[in-house]
Amino acid sequence: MDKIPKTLRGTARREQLLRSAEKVFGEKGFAAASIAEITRDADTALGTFYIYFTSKEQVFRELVVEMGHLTRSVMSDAVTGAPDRLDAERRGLLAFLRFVADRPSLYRIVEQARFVDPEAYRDYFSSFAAAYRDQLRKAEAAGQIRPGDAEVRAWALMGIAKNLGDRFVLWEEHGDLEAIAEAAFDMIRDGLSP
Amino acid sequence: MDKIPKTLRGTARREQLLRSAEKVFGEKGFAAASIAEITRDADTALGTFYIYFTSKEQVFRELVVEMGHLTRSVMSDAVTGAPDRLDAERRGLLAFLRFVADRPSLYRIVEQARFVDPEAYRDYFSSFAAAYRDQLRKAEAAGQIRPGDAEVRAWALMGIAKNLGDRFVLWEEHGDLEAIAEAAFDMIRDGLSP
DNA sequence: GTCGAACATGAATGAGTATTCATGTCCTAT
DNA sequence: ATAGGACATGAATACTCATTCATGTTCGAC
Repeated sequence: MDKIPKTLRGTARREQLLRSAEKVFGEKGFAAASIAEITRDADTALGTFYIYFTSKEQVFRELVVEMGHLTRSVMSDAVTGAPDRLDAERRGLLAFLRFVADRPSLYRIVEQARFVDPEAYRDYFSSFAAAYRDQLRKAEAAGQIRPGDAEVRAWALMGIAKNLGDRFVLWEEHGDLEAIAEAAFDMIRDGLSP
Repeated sequence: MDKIPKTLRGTARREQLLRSAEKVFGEKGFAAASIAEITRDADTALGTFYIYFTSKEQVFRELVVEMGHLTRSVMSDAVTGAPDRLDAERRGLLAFLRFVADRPSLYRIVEQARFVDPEAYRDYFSSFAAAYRDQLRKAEAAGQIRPGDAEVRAWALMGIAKNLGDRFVLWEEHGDLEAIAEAAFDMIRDGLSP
């Protein structure tokens, strides 16, 4: 994250470029996106990009990191105040689906990081998963959930949220997210067993 | 899927190129992979590629389609003979993790299709999900699982498998896949509720 | 009102590589 | 043994960008 601007004007330009990069990367994908299109969208000259960023990869990484902060913040807010872990799961799942609906570009950028910047991708999910796992362990100790492998469960639960986000938010006119979250939560809470 | 060879020699070359493409796309990703590298790996000349394929995109799509057939076949084999749906879930999950361990390249290719060839990506998962959903409905009718939204459940369960595959197979020296599948299955069967 | 640091510009540079094509070689049918 | 379709070759073509840079412009401090 170099090239920090030193004036208000600079700060605004940089932010403008970041938002355009989010938009273009989200729409076209990293490879098909061009710096020229990003600067065009930001109403600025090609060369200006390199005043604020060192490379195409760097803006991308910065967006992934930004997404990490944002996701953690959104999820943390959503879950705060839940009476117990099960309710936190319900709230968290719905909040995630709504977040994907709100910022589909940022969500698609994270998924591209798998190939564009594998380290950033791993960091994003690993740090999220570590916190998730700890929450599950605490809930288990408090008797709020059945004992079980918290690491595996954390990744399984993240997988549910990701895949529902793909299918019911990115691929479809947003249906009833509450109903979808509720249906998934029903399985998370009680399982498939009759 | 054009350019079908008319001789044994041609068929072998095409297959050879397909395997090299799988390898190179899997290792480097679609964008970073070059036709030159694919033909080099296949011990053949650059131009030979275009005898068997019309474009870089086309081989890629063909690999995604191949992966679709393979996955369905592997999962179908794994689940055949299961006494009930819950057992089918257990077997299917383990089989999927082992499949990812066996063919990590093909698995990574499918994930790239999300951006390289979105239609192929959707087809892959949608056709899989449709079959999955039908199985769940049948099991529900037979009283083998609790009633619930089969479409949402199918996508949630696929999400679990995908994400565990990422974390415990692609990102890590393969640990005990049986233990991981069992831990996840425990939650799928009985949920988190104490 | 002027000086300098910060910022802006877009044409030019340079590297990479998908695709084509003119020229062979192989192999089988006759 | 030879014609002709199938296959093989890799240099040449034709783009597409990422990145640089020489030349302005802005704006606040003094």
